Amino acid sequence: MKLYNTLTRTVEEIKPQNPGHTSVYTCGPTVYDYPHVGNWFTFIRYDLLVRALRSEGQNVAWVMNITDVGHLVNDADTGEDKLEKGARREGKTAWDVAKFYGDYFVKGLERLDITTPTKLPKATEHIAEQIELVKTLEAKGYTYIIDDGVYYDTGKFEGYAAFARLDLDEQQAGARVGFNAQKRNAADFALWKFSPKNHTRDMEWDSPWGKGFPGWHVECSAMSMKYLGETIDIHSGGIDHVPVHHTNEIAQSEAATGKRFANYWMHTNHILINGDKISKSLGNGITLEDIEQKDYSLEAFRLLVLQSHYRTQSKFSWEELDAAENRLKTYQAFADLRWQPIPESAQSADVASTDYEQYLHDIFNELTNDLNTPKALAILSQIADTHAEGIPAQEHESFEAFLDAIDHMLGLRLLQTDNINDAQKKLVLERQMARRRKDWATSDRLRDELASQGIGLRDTSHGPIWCRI
RNA sequence: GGCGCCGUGGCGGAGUGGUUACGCAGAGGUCUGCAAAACCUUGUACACCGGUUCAAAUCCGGUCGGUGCCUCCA
Repeated sequence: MKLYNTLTRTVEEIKPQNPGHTSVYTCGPTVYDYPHVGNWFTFIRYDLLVRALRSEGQNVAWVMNITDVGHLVNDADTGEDKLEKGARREGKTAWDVAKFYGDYFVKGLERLDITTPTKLPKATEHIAEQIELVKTLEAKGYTYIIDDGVYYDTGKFEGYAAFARLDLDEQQAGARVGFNAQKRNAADFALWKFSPKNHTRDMEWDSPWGKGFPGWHVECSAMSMKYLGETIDIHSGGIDHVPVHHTNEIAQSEAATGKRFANYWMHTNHILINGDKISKSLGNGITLEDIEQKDYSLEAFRLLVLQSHYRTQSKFSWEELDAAENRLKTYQAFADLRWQPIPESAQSADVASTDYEQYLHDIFNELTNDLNTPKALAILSQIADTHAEGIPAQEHESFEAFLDAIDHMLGLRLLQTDNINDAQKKLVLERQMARRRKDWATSDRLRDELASQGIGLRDTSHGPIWCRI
């Protein structure tokens, strides 16, 4: 598996610490609202990484956290956070909101056929581990306490700026929001935040430093170390996390353990809608429900994701989803050929045999080359194109094996569709007989009837082939 | 202000120092009883200006334009 590593800014061959076993940690969602298509883009892309690794025979331990602790909207805030804000909006507690959207997210993974992570740990269930980590950092002298919390002193961690290649002196600290002036360095971040004096938060816990809640960055370090050890093979996340969240994760983890936190860093780029980023204020946070309401399939959405590379700033539009849906139909028609193999008796003498293994190998090569999904799809389109006339009966088995492997690597659910029913098969046959006796009226009527059931027909030299329309 | 990324044919989107990416849409045609979401053909794409090179859309420099991050963010 070759992957672009943000740590070295080059494409590298992934070498897991324990050969045959790859540990992957992914920064999961903050569950305070419905995820939008941009969020799902990234989760599908992480899924592709895991699928590619497994296709290689790797035993993958994949941990994705669920951030269900509210975090401050800004540094100078006095206690209001996204979860509490969401709770107030919906007349619930932060706990209710986190539970609702957490469950919704997990269901979304299934709907999109995203591989179920080995573990989906919640931040609220790992408060003790987070406190332990802060205690370790405190014992090693990396922390200091100011009025609103326990902070990490980034000045004590050599090479803090290296990962994101930051120029700390030139960064405009708090360019868009104010920050606590007691901080020693602009980049210092909270490890533990104190609850406000005159306000009880929905979510707060006791700690050696006082009642409060963990800072956002601690959870990923604490949970990844708990489940995957002090050094993980691959850490993935959104590109926006590079300068802050991941930089801080590295600083606190490596300060605590003295070991490399992650060997490879994968970052997915964001998508644009009509040239804009997705944001609340623009109201362009399209959800899976919006997609389904417009009668697009979630498989088409997944295909749209696969059509661009994970490191480019891709675009989402209904027109392109439309195009993806059409392309998907071609693939589905291709997969449906498995229900209607051409019997040897009907084959012309010069049936070319297909080397499915070779195609599969080529697709696999593209996927394991920094997840080049657009190229993998180009190959899939190529093979689908050459089989419009059907699959010879003797290749039936290798054809199904091919589709199964494709489904495993890409998650397009090509094998999910059923055969047409017996009544429909009968209609196809009756139409064929009507055609033989040149009864065009009956033939056309039967074709229309099938069409009304969503079955299209096309006539080939060896008989009709049906497909879903 | 600092650190980045990008600019490919109607749209989307790979890739590469010299060979058709691919998909969707369009045009023409073939097959067909008529059809087809079937097949074939087709569009002379790489922002602009210089430079390097036998050869650059691909490397280097500059210009213009777009965009991301520096706050929680996928």
